[in-house]
Amino acid sequence: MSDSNNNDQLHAMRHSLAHIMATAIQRLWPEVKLGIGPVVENGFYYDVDIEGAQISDEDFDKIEAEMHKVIEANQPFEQSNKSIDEAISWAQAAKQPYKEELLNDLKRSGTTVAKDLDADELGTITEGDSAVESVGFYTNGDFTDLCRGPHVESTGQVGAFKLMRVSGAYWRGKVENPQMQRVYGVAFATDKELRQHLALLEEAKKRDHRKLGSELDLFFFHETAPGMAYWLPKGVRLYNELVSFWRDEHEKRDYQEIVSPLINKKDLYVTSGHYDHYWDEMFTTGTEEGEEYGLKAMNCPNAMVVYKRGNHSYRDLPLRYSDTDTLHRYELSGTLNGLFRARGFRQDDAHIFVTEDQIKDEYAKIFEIVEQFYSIFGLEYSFRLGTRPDKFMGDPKTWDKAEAELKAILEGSGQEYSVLEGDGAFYGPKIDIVMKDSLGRPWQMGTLQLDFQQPLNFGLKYTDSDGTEKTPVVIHRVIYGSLERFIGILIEHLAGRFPIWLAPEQIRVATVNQEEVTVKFAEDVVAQGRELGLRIELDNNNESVGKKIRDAELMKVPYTLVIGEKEIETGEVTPRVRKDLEVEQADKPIPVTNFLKTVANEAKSRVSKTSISGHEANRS
RNA sequence: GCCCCGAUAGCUCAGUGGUAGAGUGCAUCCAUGGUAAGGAUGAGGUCCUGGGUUCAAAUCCCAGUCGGGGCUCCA
Repeated sequence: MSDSNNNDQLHAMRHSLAHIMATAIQRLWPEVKLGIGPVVENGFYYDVDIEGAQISDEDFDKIEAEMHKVIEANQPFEQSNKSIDEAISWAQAAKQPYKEELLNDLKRSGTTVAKDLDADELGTITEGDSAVESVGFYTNGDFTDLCRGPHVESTGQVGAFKLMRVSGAYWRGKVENPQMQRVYGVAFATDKELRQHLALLEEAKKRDHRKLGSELDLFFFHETAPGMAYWLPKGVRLYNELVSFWRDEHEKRDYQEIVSPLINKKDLYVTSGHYDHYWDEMFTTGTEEGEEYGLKAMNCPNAMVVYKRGNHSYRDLPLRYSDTDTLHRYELSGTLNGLFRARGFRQDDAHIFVTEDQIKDEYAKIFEIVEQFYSIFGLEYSFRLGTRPDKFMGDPKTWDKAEAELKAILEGSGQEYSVLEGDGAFYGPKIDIVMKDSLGRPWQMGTLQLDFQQPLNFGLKYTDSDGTEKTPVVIHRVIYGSLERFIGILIEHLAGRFPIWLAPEQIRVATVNQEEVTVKFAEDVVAQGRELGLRIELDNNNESVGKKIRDAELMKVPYTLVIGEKEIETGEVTPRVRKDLEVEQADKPIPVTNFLKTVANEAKSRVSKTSISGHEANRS
């Protein structure tokens, strides 16, 4: 059997399970009103609305038991057709208003896909001719559902499944609609595959950056500031190392770093256009003198102000201002997710002022930086083009031009990319860099945005070679994206095992005993290491060597040096090396100074000699 | 914000309508130990906050706060 046949079969199993779950839920709550029940990655869900009752995960056993009864009964799935008007009557008789709404959409426009339909028309009743002749139904036992299929032949052929969670979901994704309950299940052809999937989820949990961040003493969250990380000394070392790598590489490429105010008057955001599009998502504050201020949520308006300070010649362009100021955004409380979605974070931002002719070359240069940055971490990423959103600023023609430019650049780059319509910024289209976390969920990381609007809003100019004044174009770009989110992704991909140059603690020196001569030798090793710029710590606790080794392993320290009589005698150490590291000096005696110098050079070169494992949870 | 779930020692968690538990960490002492946990003793808790029910609430109910999973997937 080919893969596609396997996939078709699995898809049918999952879809059939959605029906079986609906059957079970209807038996348990006969008054249930059903929404939709599609197949999703790894499983299925069904949206249900039960008046006066909420399904909770405590109900899963009950629902699963009922599902098993349906499966054991091995009811055949029987396909049938009704005319559209018959179908609507069926939905009315069965008291299934959501199905009725779907049927009305089918009748009017031949589809139920909400995003393909005019928002105002959704579910409205249509008189007269129908866009479809008839609609399909599937019946198993006493349960009948509007359905395109396909299904497995009978309810006995659905493989292994498990209900996972229940969540709220608005009918057709619209906040003004009733909220339904979405019951999710995962399903696989065999028990073994299901167990493997569940095991992968368990593995992914161990890599959760929030868990590792706490275990490795990198950062924590506290109720005093929801969504804003407290960075601990070890986390700050990692953070600063990433920033200093970024700074070094950008200074080489003629970027100039600026720092600008964190609180700005409302007027700044009125001028930039953010007031209309973003003010609600900003933290704001007022003064006794009645002025309104917004806490910096993006860097671009300030960069525009910096540009405007002086006159600029075409000879000055491209002009590249970078900054890493802290930003705050009022993200909805329910959307916060550790470092992945925070309310306070820093970006490795830059605003590049260019002439229209320079856009293409500048993008090529940025792509080089992206390639360099992401390859050094060994991370996988993909590009995504975001086009004009519903709420946008400026002339659609300018937008079309900008979108065409970006498409041409992406195609010229030879990189694969996807398109997300309507996902651009309000001032221009963008290219996002997308990465996945340990559970395979995609996150926007870097973003390269083209902006024709804000330079106009701020009245930015440069003098061209012919003496005329022209408006520059601005490229907004971040490579890491948010430092916070990037660190989160990095932690999950590395499972906390950072390469030497990033490791918050590079070397741990563990003493065998607390005798004066031992301690003195160990302290001397630490002092030498620090002299070389290494992050090296002493463990002189009154514990066994085994315990100290274990502690160092748990903290994922790359090198551990045990100091006792032998080392003092020979002046040589035998480094214990973290298992994932591919280095030569493992388990061989080496003079202390040589070892420290080798590690210092390695750290300085910023090479990642560590094996990075991919997204485990994605493999299925 | 909305739906489901959770909150007990610094951390991970168990537990019961009637005076609070383990492991780990921390402190002290003993042991001076050679590559993933040596031993003993001790300190440490408004059982998230505020209401309600009750003779009695950390436990049951309500609200809030914070945290987790979702809220894109369309017969």
